[in-house]
Amino acid sequence: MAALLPSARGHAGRPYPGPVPEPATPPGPGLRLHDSLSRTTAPLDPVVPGHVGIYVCGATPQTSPHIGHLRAQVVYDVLRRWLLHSGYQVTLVRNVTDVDDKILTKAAEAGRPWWAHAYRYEREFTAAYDALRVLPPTYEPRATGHVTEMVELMQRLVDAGHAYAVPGTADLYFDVRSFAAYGRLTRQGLDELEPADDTDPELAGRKRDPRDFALWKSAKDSEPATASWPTPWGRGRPGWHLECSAMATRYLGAEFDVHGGGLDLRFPHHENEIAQSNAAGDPFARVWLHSALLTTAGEKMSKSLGNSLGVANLLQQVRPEVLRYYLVSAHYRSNLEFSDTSLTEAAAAWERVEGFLRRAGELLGTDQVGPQAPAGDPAPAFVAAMDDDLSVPSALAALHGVVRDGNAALAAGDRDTVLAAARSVWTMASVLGIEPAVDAGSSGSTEALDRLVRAELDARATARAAKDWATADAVRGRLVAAGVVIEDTAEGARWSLAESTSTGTTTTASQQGDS
RNA sequence: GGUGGAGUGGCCGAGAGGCGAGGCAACGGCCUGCAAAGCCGUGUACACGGGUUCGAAUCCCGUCUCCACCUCCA
Repeated sequence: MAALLPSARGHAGRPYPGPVPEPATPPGPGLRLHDSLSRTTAPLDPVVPGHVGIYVCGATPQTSPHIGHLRAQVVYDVLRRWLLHSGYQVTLVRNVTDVDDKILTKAAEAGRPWWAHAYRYEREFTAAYDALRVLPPTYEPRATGHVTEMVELMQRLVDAGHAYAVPGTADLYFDVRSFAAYGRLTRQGLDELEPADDTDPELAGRKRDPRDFALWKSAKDSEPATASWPTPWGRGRPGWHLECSAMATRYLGAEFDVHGGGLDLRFPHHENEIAQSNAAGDPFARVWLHSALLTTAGEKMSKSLGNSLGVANLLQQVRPEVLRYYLVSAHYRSNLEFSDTSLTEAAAAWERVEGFLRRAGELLGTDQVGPQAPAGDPAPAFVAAMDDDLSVPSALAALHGVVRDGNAALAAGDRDTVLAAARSVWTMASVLGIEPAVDAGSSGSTEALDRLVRAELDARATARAAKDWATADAVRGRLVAAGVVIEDTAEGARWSLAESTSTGTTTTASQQGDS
C-alpha cells in the first residue's frame, strides 16, 4: 500500500491540540469497526493510545436539516459516546462547509448575503443536533476560516506535481492521472468512470483529464467579491474536497483515526480527500466509516421532498428521544426506511424503556435511578454488541432484556434487582443517547393541571373505594377524553399526558396521584 | 456502462451453515372491579430456481426485483 503512495515530503502534520491526558482506565481492545477502505472489520488501533480522533463531514448549510442529515450525525455520536464509555478520550471534529455554489445561488435568490444565508441554516443544523442530543463536536471549523491551511495544502500538491493551475486563472485542479491510487476507496477504474459532465465550453481544454477535480475555483464577476480569497494563483474560493482534507489535518494531524460521513459522500468527496491528502504525503484517516442513508418510499431522501421530513417538523410530532431511538434502531450500515408507522413503533418501544425507568425511579427515588444516580454496568451482551462494529440493534435487544427482567423484579418487589436493572438500563440508554429527559421542572400551568387531575383522581378513588364503578369509570373517561392516561398502581393512580402524534403535544408531565 | 449494497414472519429490523435477536401488532393466559401497565405463552419467516452438505435463510451457480454512487447531497 505504501508503495502506491508518493514519497512523503516531510510534512509532519500537526499534533493534537492540547495535551493528551492519560486515559483513566486503559481501554480494552474491544471495539472493532468496519473500514470502508479495506473492507475489513478490525480492532480500533488509535494513533495515540487511549485517544481517538474523529473527523466527520458536516453540513453544507444551504437549507434546513432533514432527518437524513441527522441520522449520520447520530451514528457518529453513538460511536463517540461508546468510545467515551469505553475509556477513550475523543476529539471529534465536524466541519461546516459555509461557502459553496448552492449557498451563493440560494443566497442571491433570497436576496441576502451568502454568509447570512449559511449562518442561518448553520444555526438550524445546530438546533437540530442539540435537539437530537448529538454532543457538540470538540471543534466545528468553518471552511471559510481555513483558507490558509488550504493554500498550504495546494502548494504542497503543486510542488509534488499532483496539482496544476490553469494559466491566467486561479483555477487549480488535482491531476488524477498523477496519483496511481486514485479510485482506491470506491474501486473504480479511472477509465470506467462515467465521463464527467464537461460540456461547459469554458472548462473544455483547461483540464488535463476530465476527471481532474477542482481544488480551487477562480472568482467570477457574477459572484460576490466577499466570496473569494487571495492565493498565490489569484483570488477564488475553495473546492469542496479540499476543505475537508485541510481541516481534518489541521485539527487531528496528518494521520488520524476515523473519518466518517454519509455513504453518498464516498465518491467523489472521500475519494478526492484521500487523493489530496495522500498525494501530499499525509497518511490521513486510518479507518473510514460510512453511514447508510435514510430512505423514504425506498428512495434516498432528497431536498426536493420539502420539509415534511425536516427535523423541526418531526419534532412537532414526536419527542426527541423517540426520534433518536428510531434513528439508532437500525445498524448504521443498513438503509433505514422512514415511515410514520416506523416512528410510531419506535415510540412504543422507547416508551417501554422509559416506563420501566420511571417506575423504578418512583419506587427507589430519582436520586437512585436517574441522571444523577451512580452508573450501572451495561449488560455483557450490550458491550459485545457495541464492540462489534456498533451493532446497536443487538445492543437494544440486550437493553430490552434487562428491561423485561427489571419489570419482573418490579412486580415481585425485588428492590435490589430493580435497582441494578434500572441503573444498567440507564447507562445503556445514555450510551445510545435515548435516556428519558429529566423533568424540566413544573411550570405554573402543569402544576395547575396536576391539581385538577388529582382532584379528579381523588373523586375516582372515592368512588372505587365504594365500588361505584360507574362513577369511577366516568371520571376516567373524562380524563382519557382530555388526553390524560391513567395507570393504577399499588401506590395509587398515576397519570400522564398521552403522546400525541398529530397535535404536537409532547409534554411528559407525570405525577403520582394518591388514593 | 462501471462500482458497491439489499431482498427475512402482519410491520420495523438483527443475525449469518445446526440451537427462532429485539421491538411493534395479533391471539391466549396471569394480575386487575374493568381498563392501562407489567409478566408468561403462541409465530416454524428468510425473493426465485438449481447445487454443495448429515444439515442452508446463512456457502456456490444462475435468475428476478430494488437501492446507492459515478453531478450537489448525511
